Amino acid sequence: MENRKYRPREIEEKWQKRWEEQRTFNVTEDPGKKKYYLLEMFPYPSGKIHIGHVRNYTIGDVVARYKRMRGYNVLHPMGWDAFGMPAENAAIERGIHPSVWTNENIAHMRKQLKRMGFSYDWDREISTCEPEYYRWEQLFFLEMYEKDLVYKKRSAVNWCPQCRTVLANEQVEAGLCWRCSAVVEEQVLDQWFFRITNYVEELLRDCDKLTGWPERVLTMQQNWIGKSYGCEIAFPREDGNGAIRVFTTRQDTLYGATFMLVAAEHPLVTELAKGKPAEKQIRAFVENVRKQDRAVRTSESTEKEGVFLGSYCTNPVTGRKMPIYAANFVLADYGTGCVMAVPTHDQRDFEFAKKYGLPLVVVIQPPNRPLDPAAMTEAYVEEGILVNSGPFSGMENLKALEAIAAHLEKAGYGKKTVQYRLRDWGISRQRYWGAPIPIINCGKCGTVPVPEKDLPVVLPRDVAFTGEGGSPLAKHKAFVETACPRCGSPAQRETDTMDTFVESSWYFDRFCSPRYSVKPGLDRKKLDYWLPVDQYIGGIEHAILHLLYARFYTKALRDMGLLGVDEPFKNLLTQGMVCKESMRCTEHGYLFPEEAADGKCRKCGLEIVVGKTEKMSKSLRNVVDPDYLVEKYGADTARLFCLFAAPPEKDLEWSDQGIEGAFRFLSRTWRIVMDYLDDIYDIAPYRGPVSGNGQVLEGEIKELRRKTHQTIKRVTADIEDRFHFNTVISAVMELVNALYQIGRPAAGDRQALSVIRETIDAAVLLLSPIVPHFCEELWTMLGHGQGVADSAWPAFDPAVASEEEITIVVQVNGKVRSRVTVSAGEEEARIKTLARTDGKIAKLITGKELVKEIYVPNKLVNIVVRGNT
RNA sequence: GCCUGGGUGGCGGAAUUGGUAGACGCAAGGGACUUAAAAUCCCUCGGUCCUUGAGGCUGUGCGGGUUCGAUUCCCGCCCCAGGCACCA
Repeated sequence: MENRKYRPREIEEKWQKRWEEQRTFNVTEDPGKKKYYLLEMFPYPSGKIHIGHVRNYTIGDVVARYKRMRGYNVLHPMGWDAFGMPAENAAIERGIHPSVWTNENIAHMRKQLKRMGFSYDWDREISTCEPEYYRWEQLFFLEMYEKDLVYKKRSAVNWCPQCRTVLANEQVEAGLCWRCSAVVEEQVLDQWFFRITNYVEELLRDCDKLTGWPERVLTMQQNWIGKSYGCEIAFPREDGNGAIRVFTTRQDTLYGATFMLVAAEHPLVTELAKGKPAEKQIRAFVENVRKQDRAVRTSESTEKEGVFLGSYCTNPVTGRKMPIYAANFVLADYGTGCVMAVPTHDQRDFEFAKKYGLPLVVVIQPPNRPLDPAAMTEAYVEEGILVNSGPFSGMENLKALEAIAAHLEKAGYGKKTVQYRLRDWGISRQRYWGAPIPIINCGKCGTVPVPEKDLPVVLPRDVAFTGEGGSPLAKHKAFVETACPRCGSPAQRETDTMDTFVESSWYFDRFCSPRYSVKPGLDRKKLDYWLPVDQYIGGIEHAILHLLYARFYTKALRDMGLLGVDEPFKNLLTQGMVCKESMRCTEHGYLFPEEAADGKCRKCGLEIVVGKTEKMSKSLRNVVDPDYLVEKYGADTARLFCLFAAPPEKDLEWSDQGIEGAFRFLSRTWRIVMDYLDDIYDIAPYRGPVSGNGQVLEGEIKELRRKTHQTIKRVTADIEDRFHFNTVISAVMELVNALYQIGRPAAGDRQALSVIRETIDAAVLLLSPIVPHFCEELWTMLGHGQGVADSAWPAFDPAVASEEEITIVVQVNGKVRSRVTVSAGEEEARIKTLARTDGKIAKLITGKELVKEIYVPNKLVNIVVRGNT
């Protein structure tokens, strides 16, 4: 009996070794089998995996193993999103080379993932920081350059004047540099952009094809793209130098436009300010606004500020002379960067007009009370009837939208247009640890692409990391100095590297042919077999950027003929964040949970400031390393617990309360199997007649069999329809509890034992995607020759699963007052009679007027009565 | 601020299409076993009131509404989380 104890460590090592040796999860294309490509978002190798990863990858592994048991040829790969800022920060702070740091992290995390028993095809492992990977990305870049899908334009970055370096948004804390606390400035640089806007209509339209995506993600993407219909209207400048063009969706309010607003950083501002007495003041204002955060600038609560530019333009329909102002709340990169201000019907314009004493003209009247501009305390933004609007007065404002647009077009003052909120994707990073952009800048020839034969442009290793003075690459002479491929004269290499979102926009393609080393790095035949990804699983945090970029990139690669799908991810499961409060010591900054004890910092003993609860991330250090769970309880318990805690899409505030319960359940299951093992080893699962007169099972054995089939049904549906593994686990827990509750049959009662055998086999199979090592071991002990991973998913018999008796709830005036038990299939009339004559119900309804009776089949009867109680 | 979600016992959660609120588990309390402890097994467990019952009332963030019936649908508010284009 001693060798029959549940020893997770031993079992897990044994099965992990066996899966690896037998290459259980390595796959190749097999045209004879249905394929299933299951992908979890690959991790950034930050150092250690945390509970968020465990949750994500366990969810994926359960689905992968489940689909395998269902007979699919499952591709389930894993790799590393290996470029990124933290590696460079480590180099700056600790003098470790980013590649060393990254590869050490990968080695450690790979070991951790292997210890979790995930069913990956490790032969396909890729790491995006290797030239074998990014060389293809550089090739795609050249192709995109060729097709004008990539271009250069001036664009602003965060600049720390003290460190003389570019900062990521994350490195700016309340407007200050995170390293030196200097006030962060804005600097304009020439940067590379992908023309994602070329695909904007397709990206929007294809949302309809993504029926396997959560509605909320599609809504977020659509809102992000932000298509709006409106008009572009020209307001002639008083100085005769052409016109100011604005985009508006509210052309119905055009007759109420009394002044013009221009984004502070708009080139027009400098142009108009030139030579004016207020030029200095205007410059100062612009400088000030540049420093304001974009979110702050556009927030409703921010004080509206502006400065008069000393010039005027004309409202094309009213002829009114409109003063031109630069304003803080107008954005340069949306629409035309200029806005016609209608203070009576736009709240921001209203506040601005009040502050600077600008005129108000009401053009929309509400139905009930006429508006008096002098008495207005806020803008009227609802619908109404047009007034003061020339030929359009008297029209409903929504109807006037179309009429005014048509009028403007006819009169030549403007045209109907469509605007998008989506901007082109800036991919330039002034950093070392990323894929080099394969471009050479020549003094004579300008921008010259690196010839294909010279790819990859490999990141040089020997660079110095100081965190100061901009990109380390720019200071690397041997890298920068080169010859122009076109004219041969001395030229400089581009030193910007690509945004790491570029790597994650095609890694799922590379997984299909991870070692393919000839152009274009993607083996079309293999891609055609595996793509699209059937199920993609990852955090909701990626709902917009990563997923939108990957969709765009897929379409771009498709148009290069490299792959044959329009959309990369057929089905998407967005898991909720695993959150935890962050902890901060005034001396040592953010602390890892293990660096804190009793609210004090372990290093210095200072009181800890507990921050808000946020998603686990390395930068906040609010991460929980799963090692201690695996160490103490084993990977199976850790997997079980992560899934049992909540359904996948829900956010989870981490607590390991309950981990004991998960372990207890496995031990309990193990024990009951051991208890029956000798008695059922030679007995086949029950296969007797299913129902009707042939039904020979009685009492609790019959009930157990019903419960078994009900459990298979429920578990299958919960996995198949909604990935709710928490309810899967409770269902199996109930089945195991049922097994404990029945009286132990005699050793010779082969019929009863065969039912128990069926129950135990089913429980093991149902749990096997969740706790695979545990189930493999039990499956072997139960005498099955084939591994559980290669076994078929169990089927249920609906006849066995169906209940013979059902409980009908009886309500009086909507309140539950009694219950009656009837046999399944009992007639409605009989059930209603039973309900009315039920003792408790009869007491409540006698002497009262029966208003109506509602019957919901198999569920309830609601008797509605009127009268005194 | 804007966009997107969420809020149910002491805790994690269940209730899948408007139809029994609280499955399953944790914690807690009680009991059995034991010399003892651990482990295990069994029972109780939203709140409240009384007449302690097959009892009444109440209860799914807050306030309203629709309905025979609302955790579920609608309106308003509060709080929490994700994203906001250089964290990934």
